[in-house]
Amino acid sequence: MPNMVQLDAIDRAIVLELQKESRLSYAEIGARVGLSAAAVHERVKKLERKGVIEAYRIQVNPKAVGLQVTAFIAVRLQNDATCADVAPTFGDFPEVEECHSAAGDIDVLLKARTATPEDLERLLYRIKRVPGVSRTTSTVVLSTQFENRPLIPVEPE
Amino acid sequence: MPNMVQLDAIDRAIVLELQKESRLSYAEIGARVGLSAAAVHERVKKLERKGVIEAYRIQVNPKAVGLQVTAFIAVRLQNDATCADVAPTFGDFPEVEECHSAAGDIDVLLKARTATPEDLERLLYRIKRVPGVSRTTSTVVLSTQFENRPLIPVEPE
DNA sequence: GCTGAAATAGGTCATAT
DNA sequence: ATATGACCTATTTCAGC
Repeated sequence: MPNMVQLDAIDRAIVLELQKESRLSYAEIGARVGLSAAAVHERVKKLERKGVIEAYRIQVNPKAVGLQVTAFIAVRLQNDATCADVAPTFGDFPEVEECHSAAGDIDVLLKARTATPEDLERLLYRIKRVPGVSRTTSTVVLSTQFENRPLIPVEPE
Repeated sequence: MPNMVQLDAIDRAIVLELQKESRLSYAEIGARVGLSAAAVHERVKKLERKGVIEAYRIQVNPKAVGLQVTAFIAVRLQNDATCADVAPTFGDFPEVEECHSAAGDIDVLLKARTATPEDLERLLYRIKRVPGVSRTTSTVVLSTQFENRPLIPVEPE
């Protein structure tokens, strides 16, 4: 499969642990998976080189930093526009956290966060004016049950 | 505003830097924001205590761990069911990464990842059989332009 | 590819301003 | 609330298996 990297059971366990808590010491991870700290270190560096681990980040509580509103915005494009055309412009809006090209009667799916409903309204207005955008359909999030759950690596057959 | 924490310009800068790269040393962050390492350390601990920083995580490339398919699943519930009722069951599916309660003609919005389209089909079948679920509408992601962008903390007025 | 130990770097804490 | 310096723990590297 394209982009897929062969991971053994220990690699998968390391990836899972680091998704939950990336500041575990290599010694602690080693104790959990049955390796020395140096061996864990070597595997982690290899996972970084192979592109399995893309970045080390903090998870921020959106409400605590003033972003009270989350919305998913479905965008229909005009027939002569592609997602690749409009994505850079959507990327200029810092409120837009994700941008996907989609199949179905939607062409582009965005996830956005704003401080207030009024800010979301202004963002939608700006999105509608992006060249190539035909129309938008928004779904406002009322509450979030869970988000940012760890990905479970697939076992190779 | 509820849950909102007052952050000054330095706190916002620290949160932004750590979202991009959480393994920066406190000394390096201090150099960027104009503080000593110990002062940065104290602010970071305070941000953790206040719940602004929820976790330290790695960002994993889904394709590299075998998750080739991403989909957003819109769920309509029966009138006697709430998102809080069904969310725990959705949480039992490890493929479901996010679960939001939504306004509009959708009641619950899920983001899910599977290895193959066939696995997505099986997941949808299981979701449809969850008590309280009326119907589902799926949007399959063809390509992702960007994801996991940092949240820009809002300046208090 | 793993281990164990040595060297380096960073995190932490007490004290002072 | 921040700075300094001493201490301590983790990371990193490397020789040997």
